[in-house]
Amino acid sequence: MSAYAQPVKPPLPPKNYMLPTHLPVANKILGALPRSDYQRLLPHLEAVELSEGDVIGESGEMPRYVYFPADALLSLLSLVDGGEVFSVALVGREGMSGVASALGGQLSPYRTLVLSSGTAIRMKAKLFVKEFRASEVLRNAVLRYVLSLTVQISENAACNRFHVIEQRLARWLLMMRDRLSSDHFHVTHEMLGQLLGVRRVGVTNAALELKHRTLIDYSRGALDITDGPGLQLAACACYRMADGRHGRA
Amino acid sequence: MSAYAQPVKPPLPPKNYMLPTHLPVANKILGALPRSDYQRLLPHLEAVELSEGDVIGESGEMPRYVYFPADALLSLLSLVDGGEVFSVALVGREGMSGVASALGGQLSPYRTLVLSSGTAIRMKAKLFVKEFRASEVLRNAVLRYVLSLTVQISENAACNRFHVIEQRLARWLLMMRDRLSSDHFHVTHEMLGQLLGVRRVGVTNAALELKHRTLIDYSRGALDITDGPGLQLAACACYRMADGRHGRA
DNA sequence: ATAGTTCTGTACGTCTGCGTACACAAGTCG
DNA sequence: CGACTTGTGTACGCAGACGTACAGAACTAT
Repeated sequence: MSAYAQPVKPPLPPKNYMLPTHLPVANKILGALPRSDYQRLLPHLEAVELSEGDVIGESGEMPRYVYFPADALLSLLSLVDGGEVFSVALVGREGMSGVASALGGQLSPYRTLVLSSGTAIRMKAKLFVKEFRASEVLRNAVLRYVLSLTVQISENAACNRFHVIEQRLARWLLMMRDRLSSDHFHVTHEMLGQLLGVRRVGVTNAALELKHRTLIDYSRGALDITDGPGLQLAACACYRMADGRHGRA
Repeated sequence: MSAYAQPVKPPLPPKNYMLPTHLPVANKILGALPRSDYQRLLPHLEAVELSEGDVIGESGEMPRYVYFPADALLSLLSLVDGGEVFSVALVGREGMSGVASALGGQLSPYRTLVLSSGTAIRMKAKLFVKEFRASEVLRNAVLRYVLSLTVQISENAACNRFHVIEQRLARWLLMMRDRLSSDHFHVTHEMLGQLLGVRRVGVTNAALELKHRTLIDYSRGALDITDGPGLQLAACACYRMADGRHGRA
C-alpha cells in the first residue's frame, strides 16, 4: 500500500534550523515580503523537515500550521466520496498550504501530502490568520497566490478532461521538475497514478512510451528527465500556457 | 452554432432598476453586508438585465465590471488550447464574477457566460478593488466566497474524473436548480455538453435515461425537474457533499 | 404555407482507459 | 543467505465516451 492510501501519518518530528534573518528566503511568498514584515514574522517561523508520504493536513480538519515549502513539494488532494483521491494542485516554493484559513474557512478542503522530502517553513495557523488580517503586504502576497492556485486547479481540471494520460504525465513531470528545480527526483508510478487520478498501469504504459522515446528514464522511483525540451513537446499545451512561467527554461 | 462558441458578444444593454436601499438584497454577498457598508456601495451599484448566451467577461482580458447575480446564473469557463471550453464553476446569487480583480490579478482567467437570463448587480471593477481593500467586512465576505468557489472547482474536477456522465448531469441539473431556486429552467443539451465537457450526444443519452426514469422532463431547452429526490439519488454523492448546503431541500 | 433553423434522437465503428491478475526484478530485512 | 516487500512490465476482456453522420420534430421567420 502506498502512503497515499493512509488517512493520517504520525506527527512529524520538528527539527529547527537557522532561518535567514535577511532576505531572500527560499519560499517565494515569504521571500517577497519587505524586510520589516519578514522580521516581524521571523520569531514565529519554524523550519521543519518533511518526508515523502507525510500527510501534514487532512481534509475536513483545521490544520494547526500553515506551511511554506522551501525545497519540499506538496500536493493538495481532493477526496471523493468513494475514498478516491485526486490531486488538484502542486505546491512548491512558490506557494503555501493552508490558504483556507486565511480565507475564513473553518476546515481544510484538502488532504495535504508531502510529495517530495525537503524543508518547509511553518507557522501556527491562528497566528498566520492574525498576520494576514493585519498586514496588507502579506495579504496581497497570499491573495495573489490564491489566485494562481485557483487558476492552476481550473486549468488542471480542463486538462484532465481533454488530454490523454501520456500528455498529462509529461506535464506533471515537468511541473514537478520546475518546482523542485531538478531533473532528477523520486516518484513511483503508483504515486503518479494518484496524482493524475488514473490506474498505476496507465502510468506505466505512458511512462514506458516516454522512456522508449528517451525523454525520461527511471527505475524503482528514481526518475530522470533526460530530454526536457522533448518532454515539453510530448506534454499538452497546458504546460506552456500555465507552467512555463515558473521558469527553468 | 451555440452561443458558447462565440468569443465575444456585443455589449449588453444596461437597464437600470431601483435597487433596494435596505437589506436584504437578492445577492448574498451584498446582502450580507452591514447596512452602512451597503449604503456606501449603493451609489456605485447598477442593476442590469443579462441574457442567456451573453459573454460578460473574456479570458485574458480585464473585466470592466464585477457582477453580483440576483436571479441570473453565470458559468465560468476555462479555455483549453485547442479552443475547447470547459465549465469550472456555476455562479448564482451566492457569488460574484470578477474575483480575480480582488485577488490582484491583471487578467481574468475565465470566460464568463450567462447561463440563464436574469438580473445582476454590477459595479466597476476598479471601484470594487478599492472597496475590497478598504472594507474588511466586504473583504471577508468576498474571501469566504473565493474559498467556496475554489472548493467548488476542486470537487468538480475530482467528480469529472471519477463519475459517469449520467451522474454528473444529474448533479449539474440540481446545482442549477438550487441556484435558480426553480425546478423549471431553460438549457439545451448542447449547453449542458459544454458545461460537462462532453459531446452533445452524450448528454442526450444521459438525459433520455433520466427522462425514462421520470426524474426529469424536457423539450427543446425547457427543462423540468419532476422528481428532485430521485434525481439526487441518480447524482453522485458529490452533490450531497458540496451542494446540498445551498438549501432547496 | 414555406423555408430555414434549432433541438433532439439514433446509429456505428473506434479508442482510451478500467479492472484485474500475474510474473519478474530490485531492493530490504531477518 | 533466504524471505519478504516494493516497483515495474504485460495481458485481456470490457465499458464509457468519442467522432461523425443523418433524420425527424419543433419552433421561427418570411
